[in-house]
Amino acid sequence: MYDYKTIEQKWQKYWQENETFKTDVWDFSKPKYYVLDMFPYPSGVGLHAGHVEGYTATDIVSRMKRMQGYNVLHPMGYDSFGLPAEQYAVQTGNHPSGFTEKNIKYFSEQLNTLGFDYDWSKMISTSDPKYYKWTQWIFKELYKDGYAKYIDMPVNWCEELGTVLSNDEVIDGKSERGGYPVIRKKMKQLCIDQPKFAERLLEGLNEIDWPESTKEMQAHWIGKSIGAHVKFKIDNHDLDFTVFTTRPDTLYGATYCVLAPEHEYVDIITTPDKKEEVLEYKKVCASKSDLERTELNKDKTGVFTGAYAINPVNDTKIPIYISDYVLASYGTGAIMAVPAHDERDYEFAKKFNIPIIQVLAKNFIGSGSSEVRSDKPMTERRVVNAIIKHPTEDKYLCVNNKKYNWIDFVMGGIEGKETPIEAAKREITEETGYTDFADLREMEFIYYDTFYAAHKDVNRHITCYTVVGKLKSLEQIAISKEEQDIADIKWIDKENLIDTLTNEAHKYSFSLLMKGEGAYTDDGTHINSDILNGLNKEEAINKMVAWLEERGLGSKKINYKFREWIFARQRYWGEPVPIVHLENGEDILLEDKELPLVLPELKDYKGHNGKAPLENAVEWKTYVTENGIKGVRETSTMPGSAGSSWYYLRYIDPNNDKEFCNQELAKHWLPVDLYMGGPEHAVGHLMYSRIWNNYLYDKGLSPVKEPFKKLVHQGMILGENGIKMGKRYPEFAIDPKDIAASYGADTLRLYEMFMGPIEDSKPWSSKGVEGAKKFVDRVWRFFTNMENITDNNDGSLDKAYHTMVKKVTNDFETLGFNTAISQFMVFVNVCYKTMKCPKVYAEGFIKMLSCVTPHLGEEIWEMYGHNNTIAYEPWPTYDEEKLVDDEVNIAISVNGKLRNTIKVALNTEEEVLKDLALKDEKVTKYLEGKEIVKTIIVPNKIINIVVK
RNA sequence: GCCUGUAUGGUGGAAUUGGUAGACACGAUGGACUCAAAAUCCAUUGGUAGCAAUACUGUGUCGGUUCGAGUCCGACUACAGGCACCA
Repeated sequence: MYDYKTIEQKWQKYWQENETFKTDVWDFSKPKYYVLDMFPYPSGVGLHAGHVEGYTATDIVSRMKRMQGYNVLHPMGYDSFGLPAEQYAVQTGNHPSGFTEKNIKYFSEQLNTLGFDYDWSKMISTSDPKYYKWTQWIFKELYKDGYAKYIDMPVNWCEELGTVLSNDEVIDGKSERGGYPVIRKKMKQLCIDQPKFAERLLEGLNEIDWPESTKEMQAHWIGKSIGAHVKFKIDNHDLDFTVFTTRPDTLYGATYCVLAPEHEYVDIITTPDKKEEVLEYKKVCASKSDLERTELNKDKTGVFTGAYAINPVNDTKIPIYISDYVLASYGTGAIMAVPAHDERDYEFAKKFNIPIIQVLAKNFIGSGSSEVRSDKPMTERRVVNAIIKHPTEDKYLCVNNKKYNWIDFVMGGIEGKETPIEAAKREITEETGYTDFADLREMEFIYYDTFYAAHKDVNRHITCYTVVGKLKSLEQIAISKEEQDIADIKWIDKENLIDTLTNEAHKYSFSLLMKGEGAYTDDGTHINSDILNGLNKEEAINKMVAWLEERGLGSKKINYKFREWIFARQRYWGEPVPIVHLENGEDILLEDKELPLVLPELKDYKGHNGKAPLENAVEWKTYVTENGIKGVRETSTMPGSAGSSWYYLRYIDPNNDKEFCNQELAKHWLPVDLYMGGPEHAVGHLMYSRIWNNYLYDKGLSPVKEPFKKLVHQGMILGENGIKMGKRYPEFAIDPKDIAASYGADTLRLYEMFMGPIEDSKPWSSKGVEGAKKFVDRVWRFFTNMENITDNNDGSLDKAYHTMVKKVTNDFETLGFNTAISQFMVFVNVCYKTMKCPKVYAEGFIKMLSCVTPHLGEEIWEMYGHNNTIAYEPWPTYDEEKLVDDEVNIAISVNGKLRNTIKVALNTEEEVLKDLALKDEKVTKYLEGKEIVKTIIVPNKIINIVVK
């Protein structure tokens, strides 16, 4: 039996003593491969199953690459600034570094227990002054170049935690930690100007091999939208305000404007009679957190200011409202509202009874019931169609055109000065004889269609109004013989209507009626828009922007959702910011030689009255320049993501005290070839890292535009029942150390890799672990029994072995570990069938398997008489010729149904195959009395006989 | 509401460009070994009917393309993750 405890310890000790996995970064003789795991926060809880999954995956890849002759860099370190250490310090009065170091030690022990091939000589820890010296240094560069600066801006302030929180630390308006309420407050903040990077970050997404969903999330987060600024004059004031809109082409439909409640003009323009109401509304908004604002999302609120703006395209006076659906922080904090074509504006306009002007009409041209005939003239027509409900049943009035077999709503032209409703009544009575109408009204939207009207022999371009209503009774008058001949009356069920109707436009009108009318936000043809009439969306936008620019009323403008990254926290356990605020109001940076600026020891690590804990460090805080000017240090510290934004560079050259990373080394080792980590960092860490790298690249300090070439997210490991194990930390809480102790590290690694695709979430199964253990034992029993291992090769395992080598090599490359392992199992099953295996094959198998189960691999390798580590042995190769049998199974199907399989020689000619198939007893049964229409033959695969 | 995924046996999951659905494993059942159990080895295992050969059926639902669809197209449903008044 495999004694994993002794053997695993033996090899862990061996690797450590022999520095087996130490990477000589200056060895450029071999191609490089840089595999990186997202480094963990060293919590006292230690590793969880999710860590093990990701780390094992990269471990396997790094081991394979090493065997394939690459110089592999596979480092590990710790993102060691964080709240648990801070809280420990607050509670105990001890410096957090001791606590952190203890946890790091515990974590590292756990990692070693699992047999990972980390080069511990490259270990870094973000809270180590030797490391954060360079975090501070990069920050200084950002500050010098104007990317980091102080600006006055609204922030998420948490009273209970006494700190400013970043957007991703706020969940549903509550603090991520503790769930305390968070309010918005304006404060002077140290920020990093992220929007300056927006365009490059978007472009960079095209050149990296990342999961689509993650790239999309980042693009969405950056939130680029192309639109225009439009200037609105305020009536009776010598003032104007600017709005941002993506749809300047709908300006003719702008029937009101909205300012954010916080907008600077609100107090100026509000008329005296509205003052009280406006003030009250502003107060309500200010006291609301973001959570409450979004909760009230369903219902639009707002107040009229009493003031009017002038629509620049037609000089119409339109009311100015304030409402919290307009955010002060996006765009200009003011919008023009086009209720006909924006859902929010529509909702608001309905509630406040503001006019809705349609300026875009859906265009069915080309989808009409018949084609347009190019040889016939085009005529314009206004028409109406009528959606009329049955008086008692859930059915709608349709007419069936006998000649063409169309079924449509009653439809007809609008004559002279008729309103659409009058026209509808007349048409219905003419065509059906019904006269007794109720609740007739016009639907809000008109549309266009074009078709060839056979009865008049012309093409028709129609502007179509829709009238809806019902019949009060089925009272009927006689209709003309002519009408009777044309069409029959049909009452169609609501459910079948869409399928029954012939006309696309009628279908659309009906579905609109069913789901409720609302803003029309698709493309269409401009109407009611003077200079834009007849144009489509794109043409109209261009024309309108040009028109505005000519008159100085607006311009093209690109906007981003992406905002400044607030780069300061009122916490102790983070990198001190190397800035001093001088008495004379000047802010200065520390000199390079003053770095690292180290965190001081404190008696009290708690911040008081919302102040930063470093305010307690009276002596440390005080600063006097060489010229004798007094000042105080910045007492905020950097946010958690500062140190992790560049750590992949430091691993390459972790002990360099002259620069953050030797440039020659960086050039050789970057980018990271494979980066593995959880999807929860999609827009946090992975965005910040790209920003810092982007900046360093511009400065010539990073050799690559994008730091992480290929990114893979490992999925979540769920509890046995498939349920997440708690909200905050959803990973299934197993202590890998326990599992490693009771089953062995190799088994745990094998199991987690066999569970399923690396990126999927999958439930833990203790039965599955047993299964993995069974396989490890099975391998041990067979391959350590020398009676099974032969010196000569009789070729009986050729196919099984070479297939395995090919499959496993490909699968490891593409991170398909579950299928690679099943291929190992297939090979072992074949070995058990023959009860012998040539030594060369056994060694090849063990080499590959050693990536997953390194201890087992090393031990068997040693038993085979080797006195070196298996880690640098050349990767097995396969022979394509050995993969194919000289016989293949061919499926014979009749009309696509499998009827028999036959065994024939490889590459048997098609004619021969056909003969065999047609003679086959099981097949002929299905051919009797049928005519063979066709025979499809795919060589070495399948024959399909089509019969009639 | 929007975006992105996913949907295959009792379970986790396999299936090149469309070409024999269910690899591999877990579980279950039976057998060998054992005084017995565990471990191990061997066999069977999608469903329905049948002693059986075999037949029919089967990849979330409905429809389409095709000689042939888990795979491609269209509509829908459910679940998971993300975003959420972004003008």
